Amino acid sequence: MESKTNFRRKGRATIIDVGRVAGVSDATVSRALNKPDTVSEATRQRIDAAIIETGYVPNPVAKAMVSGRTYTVGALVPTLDHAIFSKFLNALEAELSTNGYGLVVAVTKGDPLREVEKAKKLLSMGVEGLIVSGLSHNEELVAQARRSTIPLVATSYFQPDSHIPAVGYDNETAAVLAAEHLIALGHEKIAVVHGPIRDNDRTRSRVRALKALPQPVTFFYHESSLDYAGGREAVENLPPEVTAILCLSDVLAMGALFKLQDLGVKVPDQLSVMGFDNMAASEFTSPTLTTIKLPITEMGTRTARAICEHLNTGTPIESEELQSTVVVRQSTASPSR
Amino acid sequence: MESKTNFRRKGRATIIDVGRVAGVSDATVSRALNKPDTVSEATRQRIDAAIIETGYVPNPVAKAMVSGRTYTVGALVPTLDHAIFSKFLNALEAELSTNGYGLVVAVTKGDPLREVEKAKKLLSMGVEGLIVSGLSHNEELVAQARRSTIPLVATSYFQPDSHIPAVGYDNETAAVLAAEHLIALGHEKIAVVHGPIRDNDRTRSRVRALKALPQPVTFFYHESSLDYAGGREAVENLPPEVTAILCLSDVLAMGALFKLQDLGVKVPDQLSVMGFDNMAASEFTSPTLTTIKLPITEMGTRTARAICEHLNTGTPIESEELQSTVVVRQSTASPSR
DNA sequence: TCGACTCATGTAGACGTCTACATGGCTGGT
DNA sequence: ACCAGCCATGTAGACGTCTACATGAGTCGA
Repeated sequence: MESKTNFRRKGRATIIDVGRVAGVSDATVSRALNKPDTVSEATRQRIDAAIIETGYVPNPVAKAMVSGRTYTVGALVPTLDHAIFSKFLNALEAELSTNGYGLVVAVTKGDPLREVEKAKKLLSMGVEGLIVSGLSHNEELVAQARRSTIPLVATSYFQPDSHIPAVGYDNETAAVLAAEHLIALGHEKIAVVHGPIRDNDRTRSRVRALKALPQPVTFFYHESSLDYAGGREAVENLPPEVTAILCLSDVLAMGALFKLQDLGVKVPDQLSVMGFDNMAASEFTSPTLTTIKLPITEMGTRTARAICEHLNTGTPIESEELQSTVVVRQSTASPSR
Repeated sequence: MESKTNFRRKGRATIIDVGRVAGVSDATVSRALNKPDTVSEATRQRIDAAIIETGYVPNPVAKAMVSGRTYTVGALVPTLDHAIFSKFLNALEAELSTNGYGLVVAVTKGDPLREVEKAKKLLSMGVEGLIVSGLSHNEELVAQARRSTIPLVATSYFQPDSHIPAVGYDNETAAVLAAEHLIALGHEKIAVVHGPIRDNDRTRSRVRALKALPQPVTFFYHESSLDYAGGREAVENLPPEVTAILCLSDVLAMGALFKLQDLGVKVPDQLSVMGFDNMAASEFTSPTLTTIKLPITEMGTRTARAICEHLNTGTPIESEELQSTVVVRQSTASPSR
C-alpha cells in the first residue's frame, strides 16, 4: 500500500481535450456522445475526428461519479474451486450480464472473518449489491451492508423466517428427500457422510433434518473432508452393518464409489450409494449416481434477476424457494437380503 | 430560503455532512480519516461521533475519481463451469486479493465476439488490467486495451513470440509429453480425443503438436464435445486397432473411463487411458488416471503477481513459461501381447 | 516583547463527465 | 419587418473526496 505513484493517469485525453481539438466545448462533446441527434451533423463529424486524433477513451469512474451507478454486483463464495459454486456463479454472471451488470467475485474460504473483510472490500469497490452463501453471517457484515444501503441477498439456503432475503432451496427438505428415497428402497441402516459442520450452515441443517427423522431407520454419521479423499476415507471406516451410504455431496459420493470399485464391492448390489448435488459427472460414472438435484443454475439466474430488478426499479427483493428433486440412477437399489 | 439539507440526494451522508455536524470543514474530516495524526484529539473525537450520527460511508467512486485508481482487475474466461478455469480464477483471486485488488469476472462462452463485447464492458467498468485466455483474440480487443492503456495478459498459453505478454504453459510441449509417455510404453496406435478445435487455440496447438510428431506411431483423431458425454461417445466410436486413448482433457478421459468400465473393458490391461489437466478427481478414479499436470494454480498466482507488480510499480509484464509434467498413475500400461 | 516557527484548520480548486439553464442566431408566420 | 420559437452550442455548476496552499492562533527563545 506504499508507492501510490500516479503514473497511472498518464495524460489520457478527456472530453475537454476532444472539444479543444474539435473547437467546441466539453458539453457539446458529451452530447455528441450521448445524444447524437442534438448535435449538428458537421460538429459531430469534427468531434468524431477529434476523438480519433486524441485517442479519447471515456473515463468510467467520472461517469459513475455523476450517475451514482457502478453497475457492479459482488458475490462472496467459500471457494471457486468447487463445481457447485462455479456453476452458480456461471449462471449468476450470465444473467447479470444480460442486465448490464458486472460481477465481482471474492472468496471467503469459509472463514466468517475473512467474509467480513472481503465484504468491506467489495463495498469499498462500489458494488451496488452483495450476494452471500448461506444464512449465518457475521453481524458486522449485515450491519455494513445496511449502513451502505446496498441490498444483501443470501443464497443456497431458503428459510421462511430469514431476516435477510434468500434465494435458495430448503436444505432440510432436500436431505429428507434423499433419506426417503433410501428408506423407500428398504434400507434401515444408513451411513451418512458429510463435510465439516463448522461454518457451514448448509451441511449443518441437512444433518439436523436427518437427525429429526422418525426412527425406523438408523443413521451412522461420519464427518470427513469435503473432497474425493473424504469419500474414500468414509468407505474405509464404514460400519459393517450399513446397506447404503448417503453422501451429502456428489464429490463425497464419487470418492466413495471409486473406493468401492477398488475394493471390488458391487454398487448397488452389495451397497447403495447416494449423492447430493447432481454434479456433471454423476450421470456418467459407472454405475451412474443417484443423487439430489439442487437448483443451482436456477438459483444463480433468479438471484441475479432479483438483484437487477431491485436496482433498476426499487422493487424489494423477496425470498424465493426453489425445489430440489431426487434423480434416481443406478447406484441405489433395495438392499440384498 | 436557506437549504440546510443535512441529508441529501440518495440519502447517503457525505464528508461534508459529517463536517457540518462536527463543526469542521470537509477537509478536516478527510484528514481525520486518512491522516489521523494531523488532526487534534478533540476534533477527531467530534468527527468520530459525527460519523456515527450521520451513518457516513465513504463513496468509493469519488475516491477512485481523485486517486485515478479502482484497484480492480478483469478476467475473461470461456466459462466458469469448468474445473480448470475456476481453479485458475480461485488462485488468481487469492493473489489479487492479498495485493489489495478485486477481481471482476466475465464469461465469453468461447465466442470471440462476445469476448470483445465483454472486454469493453470490463473496461467501461474501470478495470485496471485485463486477463484473457489463450493468445488468439479479436483485433478489436487488443486495440481497445491499448487505447485504454490498460495492461493485457494472456494465460493458458505460452509462446515466446507472442505480441502480448503471456503467463502459461506450452501446449505443444505438454501434448508431446503425453504422447511420449504412451509411446515409451510401447503404444503405436493411439486414439486422440479432443474438444472442439474452433475458437480454442489451446486444443488446436495440442493437436498440431501431435500431428507434427515423427511417425513410428499412428494417431486416430476424434473431435467430440468437451464434456463427459464426449469422452463416452469417443469410446463408442473407437477404432478397433488402438491400444491407448489420449484424451486432451481429464473430463474426456473420465467420460471414456466410465464408459469402458460399463463395457467391462479392463483399463489399463486391455486399453490404456490418458488424460490432460490433472483434475481433482483424477487421482481417485478406479483405476487412477495417468495425466498431464498443468500448472493452473501457479498460473493464477503468477498472473496476478505480474499484473499487481505492474500496476504498483510500472514494471513491464514479462511472459513466463510454466512447466507441465506427466503424472503416471494406474490407467496406462504397456499394450498387452 | 517580538519575530520565527509550529500546529490545526479552512479555502479553493482539481479529478472527468453530465445537464439545467442561458444565449444568440436563424426561421417563419403574420 | 417583427416577434415567437427553435436549434445548436456554451456556461456553470454538481457529483464526493483529496490536497497544496493560505490563515490564524499559539509557543518559544533571545
